[in-house]
Amino acid sequence: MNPVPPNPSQNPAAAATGAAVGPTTAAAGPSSSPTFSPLYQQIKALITQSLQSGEWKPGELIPSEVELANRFKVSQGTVRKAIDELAAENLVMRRQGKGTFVSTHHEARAHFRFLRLMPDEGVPHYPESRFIEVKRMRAPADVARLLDLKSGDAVIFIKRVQYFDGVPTIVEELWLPGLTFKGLTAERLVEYKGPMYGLFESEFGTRMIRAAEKIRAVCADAGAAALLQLAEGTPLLCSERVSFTYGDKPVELRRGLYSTERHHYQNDLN
Amino acid sequence: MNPVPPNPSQNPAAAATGAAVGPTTAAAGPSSSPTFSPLYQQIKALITQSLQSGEWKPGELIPSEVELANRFKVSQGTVRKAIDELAAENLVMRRQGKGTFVSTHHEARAHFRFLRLMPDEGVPHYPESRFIEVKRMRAPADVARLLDLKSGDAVIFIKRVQYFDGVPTIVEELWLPGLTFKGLTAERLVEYKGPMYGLFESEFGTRMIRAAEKIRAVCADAGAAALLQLAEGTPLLCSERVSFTYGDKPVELRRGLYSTERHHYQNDLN
DNA sequence: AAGTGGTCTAGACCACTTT
DNA sequence: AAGTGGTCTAGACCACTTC
Repeated sequence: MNPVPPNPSQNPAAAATGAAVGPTTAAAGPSSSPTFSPLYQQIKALITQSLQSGEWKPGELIPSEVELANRFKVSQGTVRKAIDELAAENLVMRRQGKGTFVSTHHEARAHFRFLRLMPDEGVPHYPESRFIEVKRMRAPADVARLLDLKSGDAVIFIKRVQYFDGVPTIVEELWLPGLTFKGLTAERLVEYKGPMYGLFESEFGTRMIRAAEKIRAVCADAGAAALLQLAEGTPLLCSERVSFTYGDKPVELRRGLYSTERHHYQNDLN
Repeated sequence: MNPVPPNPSQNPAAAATGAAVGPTTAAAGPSSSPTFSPLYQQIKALITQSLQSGEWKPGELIPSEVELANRFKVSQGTVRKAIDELAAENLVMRRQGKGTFVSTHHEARAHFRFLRLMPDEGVPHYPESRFIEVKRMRAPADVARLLDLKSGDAVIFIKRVQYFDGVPTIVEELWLPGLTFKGLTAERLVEYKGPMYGLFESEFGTRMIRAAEKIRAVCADAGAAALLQLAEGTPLLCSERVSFTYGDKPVELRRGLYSTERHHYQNDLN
């Protein structure tokens, strides 16, 4: 145990590193390796692995800092710094006195992280969905490219309209890798209430952690106008969004048309 | 337990707090105050004050962590945590081996933090401006409300077009509080090269640190269409942005119309 | 009372930059 | 060699939650 270390000045990092973490060491000896990686980054990677593998599932409590420090044979401070970064990236949530929880999309807090359309007046409600089409198909070239698939690979295609307080506001099309979301059916989508990302997380073990969005302005064509109950030619926001799961793997392409008659896209630049 | 330390465990934080930081103490005695504020937050506030007051100007080096720790009579670790947060908020930039610098808008890195319009192809260039109108006026009610002024207060109005690689892409109107930007003239704007925020920072001591943006889709009216050399009715992104300086004080209202023929608004959701 | 995350300290050493 | 930020440790204590 060595509770009262008589040893004055060995390098504790080196000892700990050699004991539990890989040889990609932080301070092993006189010559440091060219691919230097801080200990806490290695710990962060290990924790991320456990999150990705499902060892700790969304909503669950992860082991305490002290426990993780013992497991990895590092100090609590090092674990803390690793978890700090994971919390900053919204992979986990810390709660003083209770512990650290795996983030989940089954939470009001998470609902508006990816949906930035806000009502001009009143408090935001989560929209209701009406599914128009759900089918399996082969990935067109552009979809394949964005999802890191081969052209012609199986994908699931979804088209739906979203209603805010009964008003049709968003029409969007989604493409999902068929392999990752094998077994996703229209019935399952319709019966599931709440954000699709919650379903993906619970039923398919795939958690969206990041997204890249590109926005343009377009005019509503006949189809979109009909679905959104607007005049043809009405200006709409056109969003193309690619969402990523662990390892920066793209697992969703979403193309949406947003009516901004009563809503606006909100963005805070920090 | 207390195995080793002969030190009669006084609370060092309390001592330090009483010595240099305000009475809003972290751990002064048996009963903690209801308005608890960690030491590092107090240090952060003090550093922010020095930034705001101009004691350290944009681009300059601030005192080292050791020096600040001595000044405030706290440990280096506490200063470090304060600066960590300031760096996360883009108020300062750390550079290993050199020191910590006050952030500035006179930097390529900062140019695209508030301007999210990216070319569909090719690398982003900073646009050139053509000023159409610069005048002093009285704030309309809506402008006054957003800038936290009284209706009728003096404001500076600016209208300009921005060109990317010679193509007119943005037409925008700005309103600035007359008091803060007293002496801002069309001549000064025209002769100044580079982002306006650099001018505001250098000449008026006002640094934008945050902005809130709302985006809609609209159709180009005759005026916008002419300036952007587009057909009337072309869909445009319509942005309303309020920028804030220290103390969450709003100091700029900007309403822009963005052509998305060859550009798109880019947003990363983390 | 016990366990968790949150704060604070003190000291050591590393990586990077400049002198 | 000296100075800066960056990492790591060990230990103390605080605030919060639960038992």
